[in-house]
Amino acid sequence: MNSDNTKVQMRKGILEFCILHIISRGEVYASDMLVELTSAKIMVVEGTLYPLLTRLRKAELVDYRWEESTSGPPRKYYTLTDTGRLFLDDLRETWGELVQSTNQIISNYNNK
Amino acid sequence: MNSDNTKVQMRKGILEFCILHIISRGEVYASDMLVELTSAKIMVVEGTLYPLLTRLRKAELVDYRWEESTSGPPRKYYTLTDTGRLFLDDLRETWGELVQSTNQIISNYNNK
DNA sequence: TATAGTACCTTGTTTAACAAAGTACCAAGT
DNA sequence: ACTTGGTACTTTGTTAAACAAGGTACTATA
Repeated sequence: MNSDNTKVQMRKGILEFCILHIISRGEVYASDMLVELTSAKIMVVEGTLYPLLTRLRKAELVDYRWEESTSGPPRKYYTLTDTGRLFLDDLRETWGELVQSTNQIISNYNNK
Repeated sequence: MNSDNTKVQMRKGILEFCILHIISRGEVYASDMLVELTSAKIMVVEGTLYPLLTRLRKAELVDYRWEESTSGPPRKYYTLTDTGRLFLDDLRETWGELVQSTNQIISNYNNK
């Protein structure tokens, strides 16, 4: 058991939250997301991101349109659906609660 | 895809962190942990907790001793090993970084 | 000798991350 | 024309973890 693996575990779900958030700010394609996640030090690889986007699409939380690129293959530009927007609001709340809950646990040093 | 499932996902890994933290404060047995996690609104069930404790034991991050109880079967009282303590320090850092990274993502509204 | 409460354990299912491969498009150099 | 490098999206197989739903076993009380 190494802490890298645990770090991976911690990120689960949060990744979904972050991606929905990035999409909520305007049309982006996968590489845009990778850049932003990487700059926030949330490591993510293609093999994780693409299947996640496909899941979000199937759940109708996001939608996309193809757009030609002058510098390579066409790109999928993602947007949030109305359902996705509601879902994101819910996740924001969940995230806040989770941070609070965790902080409550890790700040209890002497209450036992 | 419902947000309950995502909440479950978000908790992964963090749960391990919280449990190590609870154990770090002094000997506890599983039910103690359940009480504290529940009061912090981090839902966890036996089917999750026991296998997790077994994993932590196998990784030699925690140790336990049996203690008789006057009100039922004997209990396993857990303590942190030295390795566990180092690991927990590492996780504390990881958690701090993750919160920071996530906040960076969700506070970026207009930088695109 | 039931019954209730407590404590711990196990099995099977489901889900997601990831590594490592692949396909396909474009532009620039030879 | 053809190779090379960069970009973008996809897929397959493996692994790990959470959970539901069951189980075992101990104690005390009636």
